[in-house]
Amino acid sequence: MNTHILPLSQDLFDLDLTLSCGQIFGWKKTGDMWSGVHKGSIVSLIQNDEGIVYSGISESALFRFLGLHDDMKKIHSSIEEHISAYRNGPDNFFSTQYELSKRLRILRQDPWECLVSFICSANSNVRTIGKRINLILDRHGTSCGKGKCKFPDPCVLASCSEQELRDCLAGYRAPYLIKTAKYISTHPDFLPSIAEMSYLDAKRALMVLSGVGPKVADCVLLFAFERLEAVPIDIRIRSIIEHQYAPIIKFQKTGRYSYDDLSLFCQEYFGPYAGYAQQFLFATRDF
DNA sequence: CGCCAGGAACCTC
DNA sequence: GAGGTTCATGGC
Repeated sequence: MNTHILPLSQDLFDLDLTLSCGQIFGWKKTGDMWSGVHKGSIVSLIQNDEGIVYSGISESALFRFLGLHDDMKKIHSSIEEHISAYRNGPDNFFSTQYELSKRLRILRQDPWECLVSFICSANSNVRTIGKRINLILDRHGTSCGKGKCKFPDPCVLASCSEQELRDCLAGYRAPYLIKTAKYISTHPDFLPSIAEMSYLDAKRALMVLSGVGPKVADCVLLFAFERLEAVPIDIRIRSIIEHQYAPIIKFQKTGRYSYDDLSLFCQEYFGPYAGYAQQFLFATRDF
């Protein structure tokens, strides 16, 4: 396999962090090499001092997949400006977290695989989700050779039995997966049409799917549809907001903050790249 | 053992 | 609509 190199400073990008921070689950690291399947071909990635050594993918496709076209200087200054305008002062907490995770990028994943991944994410941790997705991949994907599989198409999952998916550790999420797979396989235009919608319309549309609530919809919009304004609120982000930002939240709450309260707060507080800000906060932990 | 995890469906009121 | 309950499972 031909290998190429994409020159890139390690100061600007962290492949390990990007692939292990809970955005994507089907990639594996052996030694210093990451491998996965992208658009049906086996891709290998190694980051070293020179940049990214890659094979199985074109430079332009790699650029897009890794989000390397994102202007991080612009994104960071936009986030800082919105923070500063909202609170009329610096946010030392965010700045500290940002320094730890600023070299991650938001991936541009396959929407179907991303959708399945986050339906599987409900009420479990990143490591368990990875196991689950890799079982689905290995048992129901189509072989690409070298022991690697392409993620199963919607029609393949649609024809799985509930027990087969439970055997992949899907648990009570198994029927959600089958219902959604049936819908997507019989409505092939559904996911492509999401890309054409406004953020709110797209979120509403995704939430029609079984197993997809506001959190899963936001993850899919952020990680697969490059809606960088989407802010998934998981238990960790909720905790951060309630501890760090509750005193400055400008709108009134009744009782506990709702999902939309917190997601909307982040969009106001961090601005149009709030999804990136959210991921910088989320990624500063051990996975 | 008990508690938690990138939640959503379902039921009550 | 808001609030509680249930749903599996691995990891610690």
